[in-house]
Amino acid sequence: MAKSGSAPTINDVARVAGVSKKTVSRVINRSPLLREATRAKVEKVIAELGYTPNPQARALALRRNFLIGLLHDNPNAQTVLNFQEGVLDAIRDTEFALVVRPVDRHSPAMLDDIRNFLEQQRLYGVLILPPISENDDLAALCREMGCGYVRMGSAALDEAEHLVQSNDREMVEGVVDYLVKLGHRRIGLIEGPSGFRSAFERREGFLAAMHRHGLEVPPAALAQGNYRFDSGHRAANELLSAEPRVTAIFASNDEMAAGAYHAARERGVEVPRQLSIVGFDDSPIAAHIWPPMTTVGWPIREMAKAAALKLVAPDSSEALPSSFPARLVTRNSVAEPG
Amino acid sequence: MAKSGSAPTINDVARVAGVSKKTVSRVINRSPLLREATRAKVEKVIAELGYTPNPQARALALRRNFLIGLLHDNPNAQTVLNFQEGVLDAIRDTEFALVVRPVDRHSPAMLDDIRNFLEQQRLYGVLILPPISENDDLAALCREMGCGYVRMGSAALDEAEHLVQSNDREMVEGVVDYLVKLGHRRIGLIEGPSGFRSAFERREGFLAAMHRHGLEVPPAALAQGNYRFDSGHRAANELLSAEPRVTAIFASNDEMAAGAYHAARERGVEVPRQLSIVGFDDSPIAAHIWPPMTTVGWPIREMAKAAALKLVAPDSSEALPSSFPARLVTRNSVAEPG
DNA sequence: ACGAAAAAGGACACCGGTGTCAAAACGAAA
DNA sequence: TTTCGTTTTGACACCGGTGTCCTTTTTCGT
Repeated sequence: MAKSGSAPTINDVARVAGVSKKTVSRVINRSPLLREATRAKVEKVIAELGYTPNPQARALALRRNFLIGLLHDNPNAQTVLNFQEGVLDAIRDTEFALVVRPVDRHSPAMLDDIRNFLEQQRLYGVLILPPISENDDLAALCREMGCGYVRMGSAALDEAEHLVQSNDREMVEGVVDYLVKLGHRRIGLIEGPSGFRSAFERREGFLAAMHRHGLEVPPAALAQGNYRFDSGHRAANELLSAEPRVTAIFASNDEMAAGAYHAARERGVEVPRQLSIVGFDDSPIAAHIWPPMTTVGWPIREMAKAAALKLVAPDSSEALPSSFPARLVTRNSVAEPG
Repeated sequence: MAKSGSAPTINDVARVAGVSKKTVSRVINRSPLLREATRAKVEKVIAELGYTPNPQARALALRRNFLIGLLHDNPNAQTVLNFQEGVLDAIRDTEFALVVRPVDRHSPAMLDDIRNFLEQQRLYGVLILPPISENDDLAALCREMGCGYVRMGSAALDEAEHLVQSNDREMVEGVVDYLVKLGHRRIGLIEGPSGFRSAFERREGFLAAMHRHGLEVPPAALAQGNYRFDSGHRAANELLSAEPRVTAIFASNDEMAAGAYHAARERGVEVPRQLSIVGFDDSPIAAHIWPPMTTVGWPIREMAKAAALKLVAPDSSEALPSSFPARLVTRNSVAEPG
């Protein structure tokens, strides 16, 4: 019997079953070199005692643990949470657990902070969410410390082994095609912050598509934002001040698109009758704002699952895609121009 | 020197410093029975080698680890994420890490699922977010398994040791006072789902305040929701169909309040001129919807920090409050009636 | 300078698993 | 039945820390 008061150990199981602890270890690890009768006997005892292996002892002996880290600095809470759920989809019913670590992109000590974290916790590997996933120094740090990692991104940031990506650029082109087909010719872009790969991709997709349609993009049709609500508000004000006025605005994320809604409302410009607005991310606000916003959604949960599998079971995950398609979520913020 | 290729261990430090590993252990643990010279010598070697103690080995020897779990099933992503940040505020620069575990409140296997999780991971303790924090069976499970826990709640769900609470009820009374002072007499309530303590508290606060002001609450002024956007939309439609029409609606959370906005808009009822709306939670949508919503915010991040400290450092946290005040966030969705 | 008490440091077992390698059990062939 | 080659199983060291308890060193009074 186990000493009462604490959980049974492998020794307890071995003693009760009348075998060595190594044999119990073999049962736990599904070793094939075990007689069926022995396995059954040990499993019975395990069930009776309610034995669960101690993960810390296992981690020590195996010299690796079963903790996956999530490094993020994402302005969009829903995205982060969906990602967490996706990771859990992958690791539920395994011995892995998910450790989160929000970081501060603006802190100069960020990298040191993460280095300490990795050194202290000795994680199995980390998943890195955009925008911080675009930081190559961070990836280098993981490599240097021998910590597995997978980056989420909107472009080919790294080798396939370390990357799960969405095809933002193509999707933005699709949005422009859609707007042009409806008759829009003067389309404004609210860009994301410079230095962000996702912002760059979205901008390039936009410009490429406009060019393909033979449409001008005057400087006044480009406004800078930083992915936050207020910046979208400000940027939209700039866009709407220029004449001739744009008939549609594509914002590089939903928060900024929501800011654009406010700017339009303040100016008495009606959405979508006088101004079409398209966002990016399909965050909750897109569905809750009035009128419900047409936006681009990407399958974050599936991507998260793929990323987690890539980290913990690289073999089986080769079958999974590394690049995921975004899709247009059509709601009511787009109409034919005025 | 450490064998190259893997991190230095306590043995490496001991050998280089010319002391026993126990002495190194004492240095790490800030034992007071060390000569200053010895401590300095060892610390120098630790720094040179870049030694960090292996957390798994430590956990094994100490028979407890440094992982805090976060159990949540919260419809509001921003709340969950703020909570995570608050916990990180408390444990950053400690050896603790935060393990997240979203659960499915509607799954019949939820408790078994959590039991497995706790058994497998042997966490130091868990933090439980509402609404699942209201589940007494879950708290009982933690007790039974000898797992520390702290519940977040809007009422006295548990002993002070296991609880960090906000005073929703009083705050709702404050909202009603505010609306009444502005001249509102017919105020509708969109309730949260029955069975939720937070919903109950908010409802009771509402009824108490209305009663105190001598105001009627006819059945038609009470509508049932489930904390989700759609239910708020539906409930507001019910409220707005009854005559004489309510001049203000208090929704038990922001999502439902946003749903009420949509219902009002569809009916051509202008917010706030013809209808005042107040939400609860101060989630991002409240700031982003038009017109910006007056709502009740609670200091989730501070509460999270307090909860984490209560778990990992119960002594020092006695000084921290266990009950936190919510506050009214005044924006533009409230006006005088008519 | 000496002895006793107090302080500092070390030896060794232990936490609960896994890897290695040798011993035991088994089964088929002689 | 014995022998030999496979399977199965076990003994023991080890992963990298900490607790216990004993030895050595230091400090201090006389």
